[in-house]
Amino acid sequence: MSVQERKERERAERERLIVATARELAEQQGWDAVTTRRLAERIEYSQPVLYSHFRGKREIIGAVALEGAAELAAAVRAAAAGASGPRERVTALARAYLDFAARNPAVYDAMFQLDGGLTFAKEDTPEPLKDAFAALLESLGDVAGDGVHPGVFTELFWASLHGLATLTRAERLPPTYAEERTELLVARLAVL
Amino acid sequence: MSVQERKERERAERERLIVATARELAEQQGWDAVTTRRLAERIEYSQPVLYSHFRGKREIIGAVALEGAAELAAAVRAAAAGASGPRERVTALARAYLDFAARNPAVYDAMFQLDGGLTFAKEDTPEPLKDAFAALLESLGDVAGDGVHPGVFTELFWASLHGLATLTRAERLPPTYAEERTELLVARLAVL
DNA sequence: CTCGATTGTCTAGCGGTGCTAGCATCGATT
DNA sequence: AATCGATGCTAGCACCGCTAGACAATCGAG
Repeated sequence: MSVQERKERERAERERLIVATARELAEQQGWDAVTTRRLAERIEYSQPVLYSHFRGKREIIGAVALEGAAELAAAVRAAAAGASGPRERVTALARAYLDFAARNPAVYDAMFQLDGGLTFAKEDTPEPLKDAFAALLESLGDVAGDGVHPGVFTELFWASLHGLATLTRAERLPPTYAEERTELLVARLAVL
Repeated sequence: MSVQERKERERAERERLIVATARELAEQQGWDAVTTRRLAERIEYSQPVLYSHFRGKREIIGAVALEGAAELAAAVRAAAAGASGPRERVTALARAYLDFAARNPAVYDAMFQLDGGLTFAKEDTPEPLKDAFAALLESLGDVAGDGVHPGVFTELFWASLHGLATLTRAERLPPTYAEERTELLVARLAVL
């Protein structure tokens, strides 16, 4: 059955190629430029091949989103691990989150702005998404304060970061004082 | 010149009809369903008529966004005016903001998620947008705390509200504990 | 009142989108 | 070596935003 195994490997490899190419194209020229025709051309296959891997464009976006969620979780954990006290840890976490959003705008869009057909905060939520939230919870749960549910606190902190990330990138917030806003967020929300 | 005046009135009236119909259609079936063909059919004119009023679909979205900004400003001011102390005022403001976003999802999207070709936080920012931010600033400036720039504080508070609004509506945050998150936000961010 | 000009609206169509039916070719199996 | 199923292709559907050009209605001048 070695032939079949090789085929499966090649198929999996091509699937990774599709996702990587979609991501690359989105980061270079925005998601609007990611059409099935262009994507097919870049991977040097015809359009229908995409549909033998994914149900449609939505699912491709969803795949990029899952990839991003894993990276975001790793970035957040790495930042938190390299900090000394609670305050430094939360600050590092916030910066890492906002930095990820700024450096990977297309991936961040795939996760939170576009419809990738993913379900959140449910039982059937994909593992990487749950894990990304868990990464935030690990560091933020400790600074929720007395009598405050750690999960609820993390949700609020996350929402604030998300608001800053999206409004900044959409040029709804001026880049000036971006650092002040981050520090103020940490100082006020977290109980240190 | 009464004839010309009548024509101008009719033209302005039709422009309002276009914006109102786009908004209605978007709230009913989402912005994806707002195509130039469907919109034209609903106002009982042909597609090109739309282009004699707006440069394109973007501008129609922008018009809905401006309408929404004016309403949001009014809603925020009304809520703030009806509250007694500082704490009640900020709580009422937050609730009014989130309530507006929840009740007018399509309009909120037009303002902050979609590209309506509007510029923010610049000199040539349309008046309704500046005024909506001003409405927030009026109530939030007082609770920024010592040594904190009221504008920067308002930007942060706004971003947090925006994050809660978008993540909740996109079902990224569970509806449970929505009220707790709001109260926690007010209690922590505002200096009362 | 008639007639040309202007204004306004429509029909038809362009190039693009996501997606799919059906055919042809290639390659593993017998 | 012949067969036959898997695989990727060409071609095309219905829809999108947008626009050129034909046509009709209205206006102003003689």
